[in-house]
Amino acid sequence: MRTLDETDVEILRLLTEDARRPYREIAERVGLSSPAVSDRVTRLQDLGIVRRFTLELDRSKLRGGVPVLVELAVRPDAAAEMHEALAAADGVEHVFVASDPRVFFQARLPRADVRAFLAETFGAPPEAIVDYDVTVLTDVEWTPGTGGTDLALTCAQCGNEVDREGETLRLDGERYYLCCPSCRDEFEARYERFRAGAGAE
Amino acid sequence: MRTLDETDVEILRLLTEDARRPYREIAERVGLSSPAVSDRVTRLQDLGIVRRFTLELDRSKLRGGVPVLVELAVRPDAAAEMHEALAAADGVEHVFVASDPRVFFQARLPRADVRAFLAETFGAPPEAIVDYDVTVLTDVEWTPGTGGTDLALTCAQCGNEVDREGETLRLDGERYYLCCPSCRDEFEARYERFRAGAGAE
DNA sequence: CCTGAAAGAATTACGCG
DNA sequence: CGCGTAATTCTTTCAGG
Repeated sequence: MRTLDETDVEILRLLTEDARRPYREIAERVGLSSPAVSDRVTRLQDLGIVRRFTLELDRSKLRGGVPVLVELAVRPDAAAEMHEALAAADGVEHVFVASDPRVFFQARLPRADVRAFLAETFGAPPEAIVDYDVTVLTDVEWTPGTGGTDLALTCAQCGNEVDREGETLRLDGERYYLCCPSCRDEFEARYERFRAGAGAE
Repeated sequence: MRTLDETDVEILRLLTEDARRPYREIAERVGLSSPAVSDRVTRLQDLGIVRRFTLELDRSKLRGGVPVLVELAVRPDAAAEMHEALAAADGVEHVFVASDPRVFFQARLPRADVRAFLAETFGAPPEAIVDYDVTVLTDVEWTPGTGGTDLALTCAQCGNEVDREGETLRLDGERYYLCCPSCRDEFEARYERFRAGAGAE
């Protein structure tokens, strides 16, 4: 799989800012032609990095409900199924599955009636739920990665962020991004060992 | 301020599904012309309901960091400033401000080093933070409102959802949405009282 | 990845109820 | 004021290199 380059990251940044921006305008900014931008976007979608073009809505204007953050202590085996049910449930905006058997979700519910919501979503009584805790929210913010380094490349060697001082390496037609010369050298050496062991291609 | 109608909601649904969908295609589906759709979208933006056209990204593919949910107990007066600092910080995806003096945020951090992150974001030691608690996440999902009733109108009288059986009322050129005849009657009566008391306009 | 032509979409101007 | 139609302008897509 090909790695992303800085141009891809810039395209992502520009589209995150305004997903309806013409490809021609993006092309101008990144120094490519519009067909090239179009191709890259298609590739970013194929790679699953871009899941979809969508809207950022102010849900407080659409839904009268009270925003809540709910922490569920769940039966260890039930986390996956709860995740799905929650994602499909009405009013739920975010689902976070913890590494311990807990699931968090943020939602807007009529009258903050979490008990009723859980009963409706998981059946009554919801057997997979051991315990739950509700926090009423006054502010819910989603911060799409538009600012600076938020959409950054990660170093192929150490996983740290690759900034403008980073280096790029081309091996067998693939581009790799490295955060510093020492990572580049290590990576190159590792790559050579890999090649020697497994053969080219 | 004008209320939304079902057509607006359908437009929002279609754009949430694919924000780059041609207005002409949307127009066909909702039975309008493309300029009409364009006008409505502009209005939805002006009303602040559509914040922006953006991308839904698979951030796990872009950022190597560990996803965490952090609960901060903060000094009561500090919540607003923390909110801002967090929203601007690198790797932070969501910020939730509670009605009690707590702030939650979800982020992807290198090596899940929350202590370092907090020091960097709020200064060391971070005085506004009384305590904090970190949960490592295995799954982070954002559920854009595309499914069924998620993007629903709310009844001008009772705040409940307005579905296909709902009613619409036109008073002084404004459209109002009501979930049932009794809400419509109550709302109309309330409106008339308001008019009588405050005068028209 | 580029260029240039063809197809397609958005925007504008204008008229209607 | 919101909508439709039609002309204009701009964008995307496609073919070929």
